[in-house]
Order: sequence, then structure tokens, then C-alpha cells
Amino acid sequence: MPLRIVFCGTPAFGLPSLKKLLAAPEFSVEAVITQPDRPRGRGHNPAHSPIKDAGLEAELPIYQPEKIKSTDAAEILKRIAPDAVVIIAYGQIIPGGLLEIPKLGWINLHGSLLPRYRGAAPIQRAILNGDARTGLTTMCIDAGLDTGPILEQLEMDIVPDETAPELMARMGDAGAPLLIHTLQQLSAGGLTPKPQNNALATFAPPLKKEEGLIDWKRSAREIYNRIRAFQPWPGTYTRFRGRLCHLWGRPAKSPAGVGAHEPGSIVEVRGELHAACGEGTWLRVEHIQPEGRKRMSAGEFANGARISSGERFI
RNA sequence: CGCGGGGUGGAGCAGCCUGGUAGCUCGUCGGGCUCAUAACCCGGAGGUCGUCGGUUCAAAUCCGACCCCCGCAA
Repeated sequence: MPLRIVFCGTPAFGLPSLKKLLAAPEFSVEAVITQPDRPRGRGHNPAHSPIKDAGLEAELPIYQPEKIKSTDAAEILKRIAPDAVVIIAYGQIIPGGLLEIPKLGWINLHGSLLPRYRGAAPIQRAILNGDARTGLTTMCIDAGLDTGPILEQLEMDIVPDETAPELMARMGDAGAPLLIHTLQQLSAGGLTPKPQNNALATFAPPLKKEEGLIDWKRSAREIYNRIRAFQPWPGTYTRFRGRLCHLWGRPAKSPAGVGAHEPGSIVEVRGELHAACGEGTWLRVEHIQPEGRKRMSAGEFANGARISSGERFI
């Protein structure tokens, strides 16, 4: 008898796990629960979640409750009567009443080494903080936010220049075999959930748009971490001549022959743009995208903008 | 019908409001200077000004429609 699974998730992070479950004969995915189609993009066309697309492709029943706690989700789950619910980055808190329905519980794959980085944006927050190591955790969902007992963990390095989408893809891939292993062990009775040490807990709240605004008083390294962490959303941006500009760059030596400058000051040397940051550090600007314009190289931007000395990013 | 910005030689931009022989930075080609150079100097090539239509003696510029790109919001 295959283990009967309901898969609950929304973004691409859970995709490798879902695919692995679909491909393994020892598991049978009975249904997919994902967030409702929401208007997205410039027009306002409703967009599917990546998980929904995969569910449709596998011809699975799809459920998209607006609010999982206020719908008949309990009825649906009781009817399907899965052995376990796998939940990966679903985007809604699961009410207590639903947690007892599958006998193996709700099994979550989380993008951090819990109890560190509980919450919605563990991977981005780890990069933002400049961490060199992170990891994956499988755990049992309980009534709190990522507070349930730990099943298995896998440590991973964060590569120095890695961006959030890159690390997320890598962790999503690495998470699939970990999740499978956890499910196998759990169903065989070979795992004992270990309570988290709440004293060590930290939180990784969702990214906010405003956090993308570059604070030039921070060091170039900190700004670079933010640039890496905030891809593809909300991005890191600054203001130039009153217009919003998304900006990409990396720490660099101070441009030759250039002394100290106010944070945000722009110095152009041979077509290269350098911006002064805090603590006397410098960021070499690589790409800029002014609002209403396409993303362009710093050199192209400098050609058109004709920056005069003393101009600044704000 | 969510709000807004933009489409001008290969690239990035100015010019549009106040219509009248298309400009800037860079690239490219040729020449020069130099021990040398991505630096500097001189010269050249390259543009249906997104598309279609309208107004006008005359449209990149004013009016209308459409196509494409992007920022915000979600």
C-alpha cells in the first residue's frame, strides 16, 4: 500500500518535492491544495501557482480555498483521509482542527535550520544577514508558526555570491530527497520528533517592499547582501534625480585616486560607476533600471545620464 | 477597463510644452599623438524619429487609433 499524501504548497520551492512524490511508487499523491489564482502582472490576469500547474499536469484534484480555516477543508481532508499532508511554503496558517486528520500529521519542509529563521522568508533572511551556512528542516506542523518538533535536518553552505533565487532552487532540489527520506522513516516508525529549543528561535518575517530601499550609510557588503537576498522581489532600489531605480552591484575597492565621499555619492571612472557606502566602503554599480526603463549596464546608464560630479543616489 | 513612465543611427539619452533642414555621451571605421594605452586629438559612416491615419505650406514635435517595453499596485 502506498502512503497516501495530500500536497499543500504554492511557490516553486516545493516543486522538486512534489515531483519526487509523484514519481515514487511508494507514495500516492491524492490531491493538491494551493493558494487561489490571484490577479498578477501588469494587466490583472489571474496567475496559477507553480504547484497548481504541476498538479494540473498530473491530473490531480486541486483545492484552492480562499481561507483554509474558514472553508470546508476539514470535510475534504476527511474524505480523502490521507496518511500525511506534506506542506511546503503554502502561505496560510493551518488551524489546529485540521492537524489531527492525517495520522502521520502535517509534514513540513522548511528552508532553514530551525529553530533559526522561523517564518515566511528564511532563505532570503539568511542571505540578507550574510550567513555562510544554512540548511533544511523537516518537521511536524503544530499550532504555532514553524514551532513544531523537528524530524530531520540537512546543513548547506551559502555560496558567497549566491542570490535568493539560486539558493532557493538549490534548497528546493536538496529538500526533495530529504523529505522523501523523512516520510519513509516516519512511516516506518523510525523517527522521533525532537522539540525545538525555543530559546534559540529567530524569526524571518516576509520581505517588505520598503526594505528594498538601499540605505547608503550601510557598508557595501551589507548592501550587497541585500541585493542578493531581495531578488527577484522586492529588488533593491534607490533614487536618482527623483526617480526610482533598481540597482545591482557588488563591493569593490575605492576607485583609484578618489577620497572619502558622502554615502550615496556617485563617482564615474572610465565608464564604471562607483557609489560611496558607509564605513568608507564602495559599491561598484553593475546594472541599473530606472522606472519606466529597461535594465541596463552601469556604463549605458552613465552614457545617457551624464552624471555631474556631486550627484548622489538617495 | 487598476495607476503611471517610455519607444529618436549599434547602446544609453536630449529635443516634443513654445511645429520649420536631427543633437549629446559611448561604440564603430579611418587617421594622428605616444615607449604604450581602454587615455588624448582630428575626420567619416550610420537614423522609415514604434506603426497607421489626421491637422498643417511644413510634424520627432499637435490630434486619434493600434503594437511593443518598463515602474507601481495586486
